[in-house]
Amino acid sequence: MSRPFSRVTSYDVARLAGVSQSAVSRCFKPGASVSRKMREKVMKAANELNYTPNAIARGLITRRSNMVAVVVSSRMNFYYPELLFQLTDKFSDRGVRVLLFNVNQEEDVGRHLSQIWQYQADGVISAAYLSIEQHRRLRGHNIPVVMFNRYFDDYATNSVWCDAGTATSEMIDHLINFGHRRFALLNGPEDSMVNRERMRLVRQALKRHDLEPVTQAWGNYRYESAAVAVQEIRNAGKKVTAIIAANDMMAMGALDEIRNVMGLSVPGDVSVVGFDGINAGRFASYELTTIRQPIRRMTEAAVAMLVDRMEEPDTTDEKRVLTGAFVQGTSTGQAPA
Amino acid sequence: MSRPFSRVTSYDVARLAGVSQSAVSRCFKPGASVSRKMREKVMKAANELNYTPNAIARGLITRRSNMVAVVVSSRMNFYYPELLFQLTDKFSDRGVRVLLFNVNQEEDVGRHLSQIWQYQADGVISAAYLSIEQHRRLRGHNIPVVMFNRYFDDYATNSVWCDAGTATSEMIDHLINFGHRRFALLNGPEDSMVNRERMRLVRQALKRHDLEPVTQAWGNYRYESAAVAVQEIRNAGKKVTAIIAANDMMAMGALDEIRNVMGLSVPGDVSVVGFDGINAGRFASYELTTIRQPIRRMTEAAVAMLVDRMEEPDTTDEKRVLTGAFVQGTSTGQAPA
DNA sequence: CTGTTAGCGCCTTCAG
DNA sequence: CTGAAGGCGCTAACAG
Repeated sequence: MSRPFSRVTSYDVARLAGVSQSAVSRCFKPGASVSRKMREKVMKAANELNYTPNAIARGLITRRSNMVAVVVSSRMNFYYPELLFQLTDKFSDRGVRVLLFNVNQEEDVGRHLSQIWQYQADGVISAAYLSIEQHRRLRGHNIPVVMFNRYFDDYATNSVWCDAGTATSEMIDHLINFGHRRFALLNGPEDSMVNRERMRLVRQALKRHDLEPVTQAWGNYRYESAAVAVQEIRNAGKKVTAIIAANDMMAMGALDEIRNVMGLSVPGDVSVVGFDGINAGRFASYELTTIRQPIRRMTEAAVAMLVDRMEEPDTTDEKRVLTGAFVQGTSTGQAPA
Repeated sequence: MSRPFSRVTSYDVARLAGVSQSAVSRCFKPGASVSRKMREKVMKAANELNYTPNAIARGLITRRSNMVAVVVSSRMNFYYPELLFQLTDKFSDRGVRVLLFNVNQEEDVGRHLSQIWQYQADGVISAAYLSIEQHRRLRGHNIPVVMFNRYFDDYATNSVWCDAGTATSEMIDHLINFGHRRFALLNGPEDSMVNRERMRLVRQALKRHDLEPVTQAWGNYRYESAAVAVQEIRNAGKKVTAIIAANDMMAMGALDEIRNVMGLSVPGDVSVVGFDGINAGRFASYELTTIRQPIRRMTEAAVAMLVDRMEEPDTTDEKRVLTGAFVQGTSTGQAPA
């Protein structure tokens, strides 16, 4: 079986099978009309030569690469290691390959964008920040885009979004019922749309109880950043009974700082909540009260939307909004007297 | 600026610039010899039309797609969310795009493999299990392969491997010095090469002290699987003062089960160690004693090796072995009397 | 340095 | 149903 595998073309197969090249091509096209006999002859020759069609060459003529670009930011992936995998699996099921782009910094996006069209990606899913201008450039190349966990206020796009409004109200009610009145906010990065939205919802929910945060601090979404922030909150000198973090990772960092460094009890002295519903938040050392994003549903929606638009480019823009769920853990409890 | 962006070819640019098509091609080729004037004319036209070369068409003729396939298993990525990103970034720096393949189950590999050559990937990095036969098929298509954290005993390959031998000895010595003599092993999946190697090293190190594990249990590398395993270890009825887990995630699960469910103290009653050096292991609730893999160095090595072989296909096979580092946390301490 | 000429491997009319 | 012919967009000799 030590045949020369590589660079076998449809011509080679055609020659061996004694048919035309186009016949070979047809045999490898799903819905083609080929006689039984022809198909057998061709397949036999193809197997013998170990032939597989060249998807690149095919893409050149069909104008479909069957590749999509998935743009993620390392920041995001840190919290959803599975997000990227779910996307990949779902695309794979639909016969679409994933070209991965990772943006660490703002500037990266531009560099990557041109690659996206140079490589003829049929579509883009962006879970990283994209400016309207950048979005428009993709559109200009007739590449459909679906934004994941982001959208523009004043510019129509396809997007998948998680609405945490109701869940946030529930969360605040839950804390209020436990007697909490003095809240601190642990904000995420200002440039994060998700952060801004979450903090807005929290403030809004507090307002309904005629409350507002007594103090706040900022982190960068990472575990480590919460320690400093918690100290800042303490140093502000206002009594606080509950800390609301913009994501689970910081909530966990806060919880550890409070318990292990400050020597206080959670939730005895302070309650802590987060957002996201990451796996680690359910570890027994944390059991975080949080708001969980339906990641699976969201990836399904994103993939379906993009594939639709790859097949039917004129499909109108759509924003699909799934709802987050309030999850009660043991990081929240009765407010101290 | 509402020009028709899409499907601008080098011919369009050539026509507008009043030059030949090949001249345009040259202007977009890095080391080409083009006169100043020509380049200016062409670039002006290209900008005006918003032209970028079609990388797919280029690949067809140069026989280089500038894409590599990165094959990961969801299992692996769960522990190293950053691995994939580091690879992507490093390839990106070298002008190489990443085509992502995710294998959830054994059978997936075969399906993905054919995609790898159909899409003309210039190389493959595999951090998932590959059989020798599968590896050979890739070779048959002249696609260089670098294996990440795996290799074959009796079949030469390019691979990057982490040798935890010395570090494991240190870890065992560390425990022995703390008075531990009664060890339990928390094994990972049997089909994981990394697991087998780690457990082998542990047994070997124990043997040097004329010891062997008093009992053992099995998990699947995931946090949740450790709880059951720890109960099994306890139910075995043998006194155990230290648990050695095949990876950090299970070590964390074990630690939580011991502390939060069984109500014992770590390391007061039992010491716990893991392998990997994942981020979460450093969280204040765990501070795991572990053996850290130099992930950054390993990804660098893998990318460098692959790119070398893409440029120089005859480069001989190489196995690069980096060493793991013993990291002392607070999950280990004096054995109880 | 520049233009001409062949393809890369495949799909897709169009006749037969 | 099958084969011939043209072309997707680009690069790589080869002359000039």
